[in-house]
Amino acid sequence: MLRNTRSDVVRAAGRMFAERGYHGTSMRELGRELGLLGSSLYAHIDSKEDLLVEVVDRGAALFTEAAERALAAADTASGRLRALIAGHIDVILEHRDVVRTFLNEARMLDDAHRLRVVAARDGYEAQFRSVIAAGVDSGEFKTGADPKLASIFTLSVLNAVERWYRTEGELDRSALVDELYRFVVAALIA
Amino acid sequence: MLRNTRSDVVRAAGRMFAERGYHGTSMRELGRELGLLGSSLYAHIDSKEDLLVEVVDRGAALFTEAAERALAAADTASGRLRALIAGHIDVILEHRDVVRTFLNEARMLDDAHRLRVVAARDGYEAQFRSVIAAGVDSGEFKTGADPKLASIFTLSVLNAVERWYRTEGELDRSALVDELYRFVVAALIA
DNA sequence: CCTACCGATCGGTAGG
DNA sequence: CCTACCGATCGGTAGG
Repeated sequence: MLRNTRSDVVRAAGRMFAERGYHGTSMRELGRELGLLGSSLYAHIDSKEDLLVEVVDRGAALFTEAAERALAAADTASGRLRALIAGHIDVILEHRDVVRTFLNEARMLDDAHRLRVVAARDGYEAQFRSVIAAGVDSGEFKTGADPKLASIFTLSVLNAVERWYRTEGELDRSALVDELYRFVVAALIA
Repeated sequence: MLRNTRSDVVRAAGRMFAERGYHGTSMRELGRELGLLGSSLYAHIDSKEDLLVEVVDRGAALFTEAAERALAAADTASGRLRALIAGHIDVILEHRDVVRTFLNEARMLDDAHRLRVVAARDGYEAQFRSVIAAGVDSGEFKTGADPKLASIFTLSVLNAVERWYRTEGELDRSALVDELYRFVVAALIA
């Protein structure tokens, strides 16, 4: 039985916040998950909200970094859109608890922290929007497509994957990305 | 200052559960919203969870009934799909608090109640699926489209409207429905 | 719907 | 990371 690190605590918090929600998780339950008392958690952190801030910030960072890598790896608009989609799905499937907490519990943050997260999310969405706008300008996507709405709809479909996709199912990750890309791009090309 | 009815209590609960989450709402806060003490709520209900059950069940019923009306009002696959989409958006925009609680807080229900809600949601999704499948069979939609995945993607875009759409914005309801329909149907026809 | 209250649990602290 | 604890708040009840 080794000692828990601060990062163990954050990871377990992400798991529990994802499953039961922030307000549905008590410090004593979180401690039990790690084999210690609720009060012992305060050797690692200052407050419960610190844990939420840390998990949610990590979610924002994961998506932001994935977008950077995606945009560096492709140069056509459709190639970049596909890379953005693949990167988004990678983040969801590899950091599911963090993502669930990011998507569903960020609204429980106090104003200052929540606004910071909203800004990060807006910046991420803007990456999708400008890739779509570039594709419209270059003629790769159809004229008259609304990049703002298209990026909202695209992220709607992508984020929902957290809610329904099962790794154990018959649809594997690359097939999922294919289907998502085809669904999204159809509206941009049709 | 008239007396509150049970339905006032349920409505206020829907509002607060939507905003702060089920576990983030205390009975005392709910009472304050209605101008009475937390303990006085128990003259109307038996438990806090009763309120969640009632709000979530109402959400399920609203969607189910909207689907029935939609399917009765159109007969082609694309007409029915459009009516399903319009009906779904009507439910979201006219019962936003109920819908938010239905979508985000149903998982806080105990097993028995949650499974009932999941069954209702699956039945609702099946309506979308069979309309899409009918359109594929009739040749209205393209051969090879996967009705199951298409219905999941469609409901993903529709449900997300709760998260981003603002009634005060420049996009009015019928334009929203138009855009949603075009986005979804593009993948089925392209 | 209020008064008066219940035991349980909450997030968190002091000191080791 | 535990012991021992804090005041505050939780969902809920009895009786009116």
